[in-house]
Amino acid sequence: MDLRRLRYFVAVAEARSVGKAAERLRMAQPPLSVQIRKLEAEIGAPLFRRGTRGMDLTEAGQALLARASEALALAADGAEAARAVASGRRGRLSVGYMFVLANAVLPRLIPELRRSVPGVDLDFAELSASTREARLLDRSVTVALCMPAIHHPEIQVARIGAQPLMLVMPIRSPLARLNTVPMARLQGRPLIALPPPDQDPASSAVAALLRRHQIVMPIASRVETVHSAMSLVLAGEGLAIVPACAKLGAPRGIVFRPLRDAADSIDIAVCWRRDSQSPLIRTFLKCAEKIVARL
Amino acid sequence: MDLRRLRYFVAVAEARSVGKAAERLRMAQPPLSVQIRKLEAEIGAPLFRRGTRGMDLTEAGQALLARASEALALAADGAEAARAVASGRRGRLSVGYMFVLANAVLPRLIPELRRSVPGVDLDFAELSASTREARLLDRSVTVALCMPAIHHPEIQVARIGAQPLMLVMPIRSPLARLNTVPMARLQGRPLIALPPPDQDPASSAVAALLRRHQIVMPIASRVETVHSAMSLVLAGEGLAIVPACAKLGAPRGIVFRPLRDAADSIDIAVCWRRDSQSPLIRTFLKCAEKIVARL
DNA sequence: CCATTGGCATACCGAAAACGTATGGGTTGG
DNA sequence: CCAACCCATACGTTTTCGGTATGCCAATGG
Repeated sequence: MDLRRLRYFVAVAEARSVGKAAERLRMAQPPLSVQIRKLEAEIGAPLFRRGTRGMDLTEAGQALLARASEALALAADGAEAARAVASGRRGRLSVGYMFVLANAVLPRLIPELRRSVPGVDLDFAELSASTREARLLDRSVTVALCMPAIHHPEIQVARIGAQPLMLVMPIRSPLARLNTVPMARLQGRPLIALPPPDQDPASSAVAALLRRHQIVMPIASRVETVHSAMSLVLAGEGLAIVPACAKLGAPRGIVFRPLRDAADSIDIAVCWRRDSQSPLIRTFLKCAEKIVARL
Repeated sequence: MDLRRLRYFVAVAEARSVGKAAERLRMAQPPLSVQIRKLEAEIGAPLFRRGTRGMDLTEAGQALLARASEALALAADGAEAARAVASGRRGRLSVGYMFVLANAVLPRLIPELRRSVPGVDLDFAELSASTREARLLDRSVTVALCMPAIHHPEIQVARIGAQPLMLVMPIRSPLARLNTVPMARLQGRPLIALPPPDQDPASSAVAALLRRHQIVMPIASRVETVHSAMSLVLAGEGLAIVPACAKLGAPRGIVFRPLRDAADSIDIAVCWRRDSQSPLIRTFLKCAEKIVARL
């Protein structure tokens, strides 16, 4: 069963004539006649009644016509859908994000995205620091909005911004009276730590900052998210050093202070599998850059 | 866009491997690989991600897969539907009948038909004597249960029975006291006439009967149906000569009497266009023969 | 580190299918 | 009775398809 034959069949059925249909199909009449007869042989029944003034569908032909034109439309639609997905006009984009960025970025990013790619199914998923690589690698998210960036040979990273590190403490803390906190004042105080990227404690921006200033802060707890860290800080478990944008989601009773002599920051990055060639990734990147630039 | 290519595409997508799919399709791997690449060229986008352990659909490929398998199913279903219609397992049969036969035949014929061809859409339409040929010729009915038969070069006729002619009169008529009525008693009485077949007044069985016995009955009225005739008879407008089976639909106050020395009858026939090759016609014929034989 | 294996891609050739041109046959209408 | 119209058939040419042989690449294992 060949789709061309069905196309020919539909043309002849609509034109009610082999000659007219051949003209419309830009081909000669005899081969079209042959194809129709071959189709009839394949089906095993006459599809047309041959009259002296053209041809007319039999009942069997009518039964075929309905499904044949549907099948043709479906095949054409399938090709068009594949092209649309390949070009980024349609499809699905699964966006992963880390919760630190949710409050600062998502409320403006999501509407912007929907406006940019109206035909695309968008899908958002929070990523935990410990599973974000895996989610990208197994394609359960197509693109991830990360902070800090991921380092992995299969993953492509585009840095789109950065946030300065700030000290986070309860409002009752004596340090809260300072406008900026000197690094030396952190010496020996308990720290609520976040998971370092790359499973390597030394790779964290906070660790680097402390190391450079030769400050030692004992780790009171390790938590998964900046928000958990802030909760523990509020509970008096210690201090935390987090990106400035976390302020938007901070609970009452928490204050943010810049660290004197510390211009350190954490990158905001868009990350995706190197072999994901979806054009939606570029679109996402542009939107994210635009929104993050305004922070 | 070729249906074979889509079939190949679906096979490869399901097997997630060109080699495995080729095996299942009973062909060599290289030509299949070529066909897949041709399909990708036709679409203008990669449909598979080639890995070292086989192939995997891209998003564009997934978009195509859904519609491609639907299109394949539809094409197969179309062929099957056409075969089913051609063989009489499915389809539509539009049955025309003349009202004289409705009461005697339809109540038993319709259930019998539905049992014989359960997949077929049946459709019944009353035919008037004056338009029955036209309804067959323009195919608005496929087959007609007629009385009397139609004569037309394009129409095939199968005689399946006959009904004797009987005299119809009001119960109060003096003739009603006779068990059989001699032909001579009809001389000069007004007749409620029915339309002759073939638009020719001489072609009617009643006309032939009267002519043979040299009886003249003035025509009081011409009506379309036997039932109209019986109504007029009841109203005292005249007598009518009708087939015996009309008795089943006769109004109260009407009596039927055989005519002495007159074995004349009217044929019951199944009629259809010579060029209608639907096998349902044969089935219908068998059912109708069986039911009419029991009259 | 090299050999082997598994999988897809490419090249080439023979076979099958489709298309075009030429032509025949049947019916309609003047 | 001839011309016009339409579908069917025949035949040669061209395109396309499938099979075999082979190459390339990556992963695996000794």
